[in-house]
Amino acid sequence: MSTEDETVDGVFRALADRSRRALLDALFARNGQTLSELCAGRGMTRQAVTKHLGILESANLVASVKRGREKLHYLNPAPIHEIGDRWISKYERTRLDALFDLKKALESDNE
Amino acid sequence: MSTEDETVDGVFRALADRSRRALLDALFARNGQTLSELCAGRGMTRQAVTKHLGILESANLVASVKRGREKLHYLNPAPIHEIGDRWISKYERTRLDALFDLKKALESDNE
DNA sequence: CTTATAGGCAACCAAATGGTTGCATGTCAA
DNA sequence: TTGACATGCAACCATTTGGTTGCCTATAAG
Repeated sequence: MSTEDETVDGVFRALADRSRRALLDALFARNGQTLSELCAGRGMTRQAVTKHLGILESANLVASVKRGREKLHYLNPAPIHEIGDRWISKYERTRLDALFDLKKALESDNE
Repeated sequence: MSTEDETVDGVFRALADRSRRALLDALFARNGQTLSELCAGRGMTRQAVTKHLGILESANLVASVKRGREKLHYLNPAPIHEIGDRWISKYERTRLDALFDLKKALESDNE
């Protein structure tokens, strides 16, 4: 029955929030930003952003390094690709099959 | 600033739950199952499963057809691939770059 | 030394989420 | 027609979640 990987769940949960995806986008645009930088323009408090970054770090999507009094954040795209490779690609085979099944079901509906 | 697509958000949120991914897996294994069939073995009530399927339908990941007194469910893998193509692949470029940035940051940490 | 800046920690709160129970409805079968 | 089976609908509940405010610590700059 292969219980799903714990890691996968964490990543999906982390990606479920718009603000967190926006943070990843920000790091994608410019890697190594400080907390304050990542807070700029977002309509929420620094503490809220801290929490989001915490969740992203728990999911291993972001790594951070303290330098002096500031904390630099780095994007780790690996888990995203794991999702792509291990999870999404699994559904590749059914691309057309599923639609066919559905159409067939719709037809036999009026028997 | 390109506000993220509304669709993408719905899909990510739908995929954030283990039980819902399990339902997709079930339909992947055998397409066109009834509600009762999809309930079997899952440790929750039929109503809970109904809600999950509702969310999956809202995200367009599942389509359903009523046949007689039963409701058949069909997997729609298209939104999953949209995520893969439009969102995940975006992070493809940074595969190695990001790690490099991080290592560089770690080195310059002890200056 | 003093002060401004960057960030951490914890309590608290409203709303969303995942789940339940109870009951109503529609459809097939005897 | 009378059950039995498959599903729908709604109220309700506990927990999680996304966010806040308030305060405390540490480092850099004057």
